[in-house]
Amino acid sequence: MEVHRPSDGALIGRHFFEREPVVCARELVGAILRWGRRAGMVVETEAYDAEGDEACHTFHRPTARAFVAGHRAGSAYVYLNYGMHWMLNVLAKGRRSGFVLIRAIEPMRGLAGMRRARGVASLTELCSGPGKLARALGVDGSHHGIDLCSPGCRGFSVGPPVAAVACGPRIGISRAKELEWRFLMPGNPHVSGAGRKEKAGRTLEVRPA
DNA sequence: ACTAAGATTCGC
DNA sequence: CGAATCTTAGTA
Repeated sequence: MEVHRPSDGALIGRHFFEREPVVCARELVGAILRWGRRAGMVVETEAYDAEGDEACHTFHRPTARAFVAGHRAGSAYVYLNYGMHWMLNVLAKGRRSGFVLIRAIEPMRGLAGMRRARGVASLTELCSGPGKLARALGVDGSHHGIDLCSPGCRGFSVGPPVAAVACGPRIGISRAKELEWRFLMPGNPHVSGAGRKEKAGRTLEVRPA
């Protein structure tokens, strides 16, 4: 399978997110997410398609559809779930549009700040879930709609080579459970707990280190 | 106005 | 396993 990935360390630009959500979600695994002075490697993502995907907000929510229509690829889509957890997504707009949910990162920089924000010490508990990483990084509603592809303190860059990416069903949804649009680094201890106890998922692609 | 459900997490 | 907690959306 042909994988499009800019040279290592480069900032991930808008063109990366001007593709289908599923492709963006898969290729974002291994990227470095920088959020101010805190940063981590993306180890788990999910894709949501704005058209026909019953699990995507756009299926039932006019405000989500308006967001897709009114924002550029690479914009942050941030929302509050269960009244207490912020979820960080990136808008993807290619032949199809949709969101990439950042579900887990491996903490790399700003660990003290992350531990302070989360109130836990365990490294593998810091960012191993979408709500956890948002809290650890300080993501909240004020970031809804910001551009993650412009020069600034928040955005993605290319990470180290990824050995393998596995895929499986998305977590915590009630509809469209059959779609295997969750992507993760097999064996990485920082993937979300929900995923750790389930089957690792089948290996999708393998890249040489 | 009132109700329901939700891309979760934590504690008992 | 159930509470916490609040926004969006559907219905009256």
